[in-house]
Amino acid sequence: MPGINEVAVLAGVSTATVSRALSGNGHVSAATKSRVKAAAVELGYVVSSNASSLATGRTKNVGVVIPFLNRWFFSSVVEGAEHSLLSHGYDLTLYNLSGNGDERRSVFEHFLLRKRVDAVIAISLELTASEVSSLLDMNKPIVGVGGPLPGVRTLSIDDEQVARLATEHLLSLGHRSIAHIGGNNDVELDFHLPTHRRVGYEAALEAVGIPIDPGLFAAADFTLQGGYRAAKQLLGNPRKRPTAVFAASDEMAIGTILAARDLGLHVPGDVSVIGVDDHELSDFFGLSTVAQFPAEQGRRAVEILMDQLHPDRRAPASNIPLRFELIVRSSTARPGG
Amino acid sequence: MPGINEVAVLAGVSTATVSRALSGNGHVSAATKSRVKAAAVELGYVVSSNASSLATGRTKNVGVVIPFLNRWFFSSVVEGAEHSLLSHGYDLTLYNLSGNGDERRSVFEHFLLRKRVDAVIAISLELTASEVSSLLDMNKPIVGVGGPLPGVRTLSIDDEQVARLATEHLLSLGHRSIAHIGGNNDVELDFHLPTHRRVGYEAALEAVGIPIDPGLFAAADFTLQGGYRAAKQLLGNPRKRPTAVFAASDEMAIGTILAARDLGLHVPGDVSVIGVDDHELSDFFGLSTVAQFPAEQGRRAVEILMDQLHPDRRAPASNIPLRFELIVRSSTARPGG
DNA sequence: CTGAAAGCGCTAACAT
DNA sequence: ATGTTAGCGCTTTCAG
Repeated sequence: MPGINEVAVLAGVSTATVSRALSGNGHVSAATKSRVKAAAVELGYVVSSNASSLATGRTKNVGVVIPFLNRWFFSSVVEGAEHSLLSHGYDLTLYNLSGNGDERRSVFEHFLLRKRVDAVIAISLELTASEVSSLLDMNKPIVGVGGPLPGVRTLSIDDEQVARLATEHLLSLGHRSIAHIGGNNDVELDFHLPTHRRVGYEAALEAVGIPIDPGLFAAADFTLQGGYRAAKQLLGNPRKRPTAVFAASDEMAIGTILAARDLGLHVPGDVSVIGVDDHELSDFFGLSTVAQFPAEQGRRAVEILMDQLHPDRRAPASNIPLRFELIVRSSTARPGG
Repeated sequence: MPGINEVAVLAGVSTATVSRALSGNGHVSAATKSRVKAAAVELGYVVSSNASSLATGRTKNVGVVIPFLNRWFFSSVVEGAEHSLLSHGYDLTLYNLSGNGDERRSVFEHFLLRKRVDAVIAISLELTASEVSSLLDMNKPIVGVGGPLPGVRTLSIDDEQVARLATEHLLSLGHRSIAHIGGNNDVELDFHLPTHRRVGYEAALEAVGIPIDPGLFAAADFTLQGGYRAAKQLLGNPRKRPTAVFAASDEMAIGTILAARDLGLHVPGDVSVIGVDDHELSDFFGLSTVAQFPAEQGRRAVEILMDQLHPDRRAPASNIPLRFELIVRSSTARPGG
């Protein structure tokens, strides 16, 4: 593994020039630059990121902290971030903070702070004030995805509006008895996302004068199984069966469709179902939903960090609110249709 | 951010001693060791991994290369590896090699080789001979998960045996007309996994004298949708409908269950279905399957690397073949039952 | 058991 | 435009 020295020798210049030619910092004549590059290629030279980091204080690496990896939303955000990071010449190191407090503290103290990363992306994770400030004190920008973090630039969809949109879709079809499957306390996650969605749902109903019926709410854990169980409950009672269900996640909505089927109900004939996410399975199940775009969210988070890390580069307009979009498939229709 | 110097001063020793006390290399009297540790804690000192790596040549970081992240198998392996790595004091940096050849080469040349990692875990990815040897040349151990890599220690279940086991389960229930949904060329992935499973399926049939009927094979892409479509095909023809289906992945098996349902067939009454994986949704669908344990595979991969990275440490018996296990749920039963 | 000092491989002033 | 020269913060001989 050749060092910067052999390159310098082969190109007949100093190591400083090699460094400049290869990094693009400082001026180097076109001629020498190409000579250096040729030499580097010939030798198969590649900089030692450690030496470089030590000298510059920058690591070209960002840390991503995340509570789970094997869920559609999280892994999609990470994928988006990874792609974008790669294209900026950055690496991504992953910290799975699912563990309890101990593991979590250890990650913060021994890993993130080891000067391994230039910045961190926190996905659906509520960092404590002290965690945030210790990072900020070290001059490491943070951006959150999926929920507000005190004192941190955060990307997240407007959950209340998303829920409103879904509910309004149902209302516009003529539904008046609309149930909601939301989150239980366990899933309140760190950001009260379930509450926001419930609030949006209720707001949409109230806006058209429909009273909130607590009997039309059920809590679940955002999974397909959970949604199935909750829907059985909601749809099983023929006396007060709603004509439509708004589930706070697509997985729960799919569970609802399956539950309806098992109850002998037809979707959307007997009951309309809408979710939130545009999960990879939603298209298959014909589920109407309000899509969000996690990979794009990951990408956007990276853009924001790059702007902070390289204040010189022209910041692309970066305050567009996060996109969401109603996707109507075959699980929603006029009641009694 | 205090450096090793301030710790040395506060503890009244030299930086060399601090280094030894904190890293555990070399002898330090118990007394000074604890004094140093106290000082380090008091100052909130944490080593600079870059400086340390530069000096030692070790990074305490392993690279994981992977073709996708948002699939159950991959993200589970990564989760398992991450946990294990963390407990060994290692970080994990993630490289998503889904892209085409260009992006892939760039990862290899500019990232992995940048001396960022001490080792690499390749998940279901066929590295080229030159990729492998360039890593090995730099003395970076590699371990593969999910398929054999030339010249590399690899972890993977015995796909042929897995398929045989699944098929034998069906046979033992009395099925004689057993269809198989395997992979198409796109999914041949890098490792001919679909072929191995098909071979195992055929071997099981032949062992009991059942001729292979090409009409009972269908190819799909390992997804739920793909399985659904293939199953519609296989089960839709009443003249030669099999009494059981062995799908090469749980997602396809679930698609098969849904297809059967839509065809008005009862599972397992009219058709038994078995898959491979024990996917997170399988339990919900009552799917019988041959489970594999991806998180454990990730963990095991890390153990193997640690053995190579720290040859001194007592290697835990490490040649247990990868575990798989038949899980019988409600999707399989005697034919006509 | 502990200290002094020489790097690890690069970058960034500072010169020229 | 290019070369010289100090470090970046730690580890590790080599002495003692």
